[in-house]
Amino acid sequence: MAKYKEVAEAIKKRIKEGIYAVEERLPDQHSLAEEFETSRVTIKKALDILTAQGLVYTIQGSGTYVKKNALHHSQSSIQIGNNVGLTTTVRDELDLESKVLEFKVRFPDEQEQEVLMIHEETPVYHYERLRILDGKPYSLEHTVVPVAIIPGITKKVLQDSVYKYIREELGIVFGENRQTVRAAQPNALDKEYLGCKETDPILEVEKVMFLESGAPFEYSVVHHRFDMVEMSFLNQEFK
Amino acid sequence: MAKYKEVAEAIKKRIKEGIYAVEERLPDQHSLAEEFETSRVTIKKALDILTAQGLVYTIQGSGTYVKKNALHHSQSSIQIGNNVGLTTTVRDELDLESKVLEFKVRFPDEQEQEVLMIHEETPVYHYERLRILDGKPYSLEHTVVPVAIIPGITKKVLQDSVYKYIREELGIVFGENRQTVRAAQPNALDKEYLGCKETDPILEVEKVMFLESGAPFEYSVVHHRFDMVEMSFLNQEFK
DNA sequence: CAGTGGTCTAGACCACGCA
DNA sequence: GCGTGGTCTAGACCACTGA
Repeated sequence: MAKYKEVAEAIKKRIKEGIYAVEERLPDQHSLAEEFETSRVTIKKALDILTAQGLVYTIQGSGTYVKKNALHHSQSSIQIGNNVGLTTTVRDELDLESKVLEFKVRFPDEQEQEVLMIHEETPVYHYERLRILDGKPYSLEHTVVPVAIIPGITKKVLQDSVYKYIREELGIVFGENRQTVRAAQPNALDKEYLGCKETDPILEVEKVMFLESGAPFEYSVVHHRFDMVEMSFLNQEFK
Repeated sequence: MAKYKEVAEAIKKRIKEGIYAVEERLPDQHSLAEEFETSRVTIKKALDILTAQGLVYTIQGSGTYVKKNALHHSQSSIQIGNNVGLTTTVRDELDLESKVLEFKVRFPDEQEQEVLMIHEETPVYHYERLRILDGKPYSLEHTVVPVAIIPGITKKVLQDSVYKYIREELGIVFGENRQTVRAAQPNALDKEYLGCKETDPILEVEKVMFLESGAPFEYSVVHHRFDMVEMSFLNQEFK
């Protein structure tokens, strides 16, 4: 792993453990460079990552500070800025339960072939999960994954965490992901499983996940109850 | 302006003008560094910006290429990655009309005081606009702006573009912005102006814009018809 | 004015793609 | 193996903050 990512992870860990307290100033970049036995440019790059993730902020001429919201993100808010590829987020895992509604293997349709960049006869896993947060129906996930890229998915994996399985069991590193968000009217499944009334909108999130190599490995469409989820993101000035 | 931003602007301009054609390879970083009389690190940083904006992509060992969607973003899709602070986006301005429904000056309520970081007795502009795209109602905007930071707003400015006024007339440079997206049920205004039925959801976007200095200068809540807008964004691996 | 972050350079080494 | 991009260094200069 690149040094600047390692440094970013290390500093993130310290924030999580309270070694660098909220609203406090971090050591200056020169000191950090000495400590991590690297150059200031590399430290800067690591801090840029943490800034993009909303953990710290800098004031030129003054220092780098831990953001006061670094430790407690809103429970029902999905933070877009958090990079799923960098092992852990600061936020603790929520009490999220999964009920597998469907799990099968089939061939992809045309749209799936296109977004996953695969051929007509490439087998894919297809699963639908109802996600339950603190005992309340939270979202309905529809997911398609090529078998060849992520082999060995089982019902047990689906009940736990697919991403954890990919990262920890298969040792695969995530790359970027592309998401599209829209509002939509509830369909029959949403009414049945999420308890939506005719006038209860859903927040639909369509997502394509890529490996570090650039190959797409997951296509999903998730329906959220409108009153349980919002998505927020920071649009940054490039520095 | 920092050199890497200037280089990013220059290359963006070339893409826009077709000097670097779609799906074609850009000159290598070494050549670009020579041409712009700068170092390769600076070129790399400029290209990182364009990558984040979705204009180019790189393949290690091969080169940097212009994305095929660089010139035509989907009409009804709001691209989150595009940085509003860098003068122009490649996409041309759409035929977007504005009808001012309300325009007044008042004192801010508690929530506005907090997000805009101002006091109880700081005057703010408050305006509501109906945005019309190609003759069809598109969105309802509710906006609050401190008078002291962005003076001289008029109905004429509101009918044109407020951002254009801020950038070109006041010479103010934008910084980052924070957005939150959720699905919601239509309210009375949505039904009246956007023509929403009881079962037509809206996509609500709450936004706080910041100046380059870090001071917030605009708080807005925008309601979009669910069938006219979707938001997409690329979540990048930090490189 | 000292301390801190923002930017930039010139050169180096490595990993990857492609012929 | 050569050309490409990805990363890193050591040092420099500037802009800004705050005493």
